Amino acid sequence: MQITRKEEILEKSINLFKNKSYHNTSMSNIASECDLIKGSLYHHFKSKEEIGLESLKYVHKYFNDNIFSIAYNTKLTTKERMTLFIQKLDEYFIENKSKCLFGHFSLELASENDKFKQEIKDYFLSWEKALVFILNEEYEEKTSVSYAQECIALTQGSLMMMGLYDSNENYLKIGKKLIKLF
Amino acid sequence: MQITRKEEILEKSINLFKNKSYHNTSMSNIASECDLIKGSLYHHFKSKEEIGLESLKYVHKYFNDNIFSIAYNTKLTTKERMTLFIQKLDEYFIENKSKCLFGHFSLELASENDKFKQEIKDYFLSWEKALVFILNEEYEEKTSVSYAQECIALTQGSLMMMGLYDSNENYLKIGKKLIKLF
Amino acid sequence: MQITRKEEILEKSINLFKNKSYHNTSMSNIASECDLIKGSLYHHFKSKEEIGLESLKYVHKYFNDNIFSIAYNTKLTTKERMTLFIQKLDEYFIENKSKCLFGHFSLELASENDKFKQEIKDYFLSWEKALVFILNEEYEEKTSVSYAQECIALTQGSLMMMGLYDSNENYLKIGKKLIKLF
Amino acid sequence: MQITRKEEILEKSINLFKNKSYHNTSMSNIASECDLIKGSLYHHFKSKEEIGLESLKYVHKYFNDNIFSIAYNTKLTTKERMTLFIQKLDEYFIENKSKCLFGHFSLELASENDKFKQEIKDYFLSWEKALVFILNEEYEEKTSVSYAQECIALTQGSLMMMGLYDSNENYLKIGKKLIKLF
DNA sequence: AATGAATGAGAATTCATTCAT
DNA sequence: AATGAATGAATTCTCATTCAT
Repeated sequence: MQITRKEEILEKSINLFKNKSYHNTSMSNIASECDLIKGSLYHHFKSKEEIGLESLKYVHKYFNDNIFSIAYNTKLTTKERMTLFIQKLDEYFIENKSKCLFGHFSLELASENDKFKQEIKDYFLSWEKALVFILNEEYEEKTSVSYAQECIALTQGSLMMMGLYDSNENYLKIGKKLIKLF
Repeated sequence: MQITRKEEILEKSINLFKNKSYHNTSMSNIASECDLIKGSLYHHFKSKEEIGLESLKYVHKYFNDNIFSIAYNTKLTTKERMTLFIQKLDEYFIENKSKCLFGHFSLELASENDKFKQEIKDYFLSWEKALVFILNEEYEEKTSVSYAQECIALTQGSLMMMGLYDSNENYLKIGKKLIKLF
Repeated sequence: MQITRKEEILEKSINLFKNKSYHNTSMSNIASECDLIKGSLYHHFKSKEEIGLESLKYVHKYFNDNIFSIAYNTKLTTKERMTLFIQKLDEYFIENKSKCLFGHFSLELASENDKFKQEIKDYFLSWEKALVFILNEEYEEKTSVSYAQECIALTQGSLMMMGLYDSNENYLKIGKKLIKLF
Repeated sequence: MQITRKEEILEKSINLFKNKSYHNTSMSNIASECDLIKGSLYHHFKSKEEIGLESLKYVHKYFNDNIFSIAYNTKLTTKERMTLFIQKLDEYFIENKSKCLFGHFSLELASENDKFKQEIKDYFLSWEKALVFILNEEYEEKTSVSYAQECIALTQGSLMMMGLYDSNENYLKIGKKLIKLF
């Protein structure tokens, strides 16, 4: 479970990006969080944009490996998969009090930077595909897609509200609604 | 319907903030959009932060006057009010292709700046109160609040997705769901 | 004893200059102290430099009329004149807790601006001449000049220390020494 | 005797501060004096204020090491120490035509900035203590303190006059008076 | 006399990035 | 891999001044 220096920088960066936004996070901020000096970051990444893009890929990979993959684990029943899926998301967003880097970058960067936009779309599509894969076993394609998209939008909107208010009550309803579909 | 210089600056700023984010919009950007030089902005606003906060107040006032107020117009039936409410929101978010300044600032600024956070919370509470006021006529308080919050979160999440994909299909379902409640 | 608007501006400016220095006092600072807006100052003075120079002349005139003139009042005895002279200076520098504009401008501006330098030299020469005029009645020219110059330097140095420490003990000794000369 | 880059910047800054005043010396002025660009200064100092404060500390240290320390050198007789002390001050203020940074900052900054005020007080107290240490061997405490304070005030006042007139005659008398005390 | 709006220059500071060591 | 020094452009903001009203 050895974490490389590069990964460490990414994790610190991701945290800063989620709390300070991308443009308000400077290379200095990142460096001092990593106990490095500014210039040293360029040994690992060639630009701030690269750190931003790698951050997205790093988080996307985490979701692929730990959450989205659950949907395709055919050793479990449909309902078990959905339950586990929801539980893992709750762990990430509630227990770790983690925000969604993709949501943040989506509003801040998507309309100005196509590379970021593409990474963000990829992530949300992975999420949607995973949900659709589970739902398909009970519903027809179009309905599944519709439910999945609503679930994702509702999650993002609820995370936004959770950042403002201290209640996660609303967020938690999303999981219950999904479970009821089975 | 005379628009003052101050309002003109706010409107240009709001547009920039929605498309470039707050931190990536410079006073220079705003000035050149207004055919002014940088320093002249400080004749009207004492800081960039003030422009940001005034922008939020300006949009909040617009929503109060033109959309949220509909909820309290007791000359209309409950269903008429809800229909009009939705229609006005659609006009704002779809026809004008306008993004939601509050959603953007929420993710970019709320966790670092309490003044912004408060303005944003105020706005979402106004929205919620308006919806609850209509829903209360058919449902009990707790249910109304729950529907209202879900509607707002879903709207914000859908707007986020609309910024990424070109489809507004999902956003439009929100209105239909609300109407069905009556 | 009507005070004109121009004089009011000068008095507020002098106060600011003494406490914030010349370069750190802006036309804005002066204006807001006078309940005016920046631009209005230019109705009375054509530049900040003019305010600075007029401030010096204004204070110099005050000293000429109220303090230095005492030296030449031959209705009083030598000792009476010296005593009154000292008393008036004490009133100005101690009771009014007033600093010396000329001392401040001397260190801040004399080496960069000849107009200021000249006004400052004029003032200190007036002071010196007044003291010499009294001392001459008891001492020969060279000695009188020497005593006068020492007295002025000591006063300025003591005022500097009074600005740093709360004690005016040292300043007060200057007067006693002068009196003892008679 | 290697001089570091930081020290070089301080020395250039001190010169500018003494001749142009603190507020009239810009970071640009300092940078161009050091053949650097503005921003590079921030690699060495975190703000202009820090340069100002470090300048004071740098000069204070010079005085401690080269002048004030003489007072405590018990290998010399009292009179020798006083003579050397005066000679070193003359070297600094006359031969090098150097002004007194502390005097300048005292009038310009002490009443608005407590950090500067403290550094300035520290310096003048070091000076006073050194003089008092010598004088104590001949006079009782109270008298020594009184002489020391008068000497410092007179020196500062005379330096002020030396900036205005070309004569240093008056300044030089201070030394002679001190020597006569032994 | 005074105002409000604007200007252009310049203030201090921070930015992402580079490079020799 | 990491550092320290430097760069040039850009940041927010303030400056003294002007001018039409």
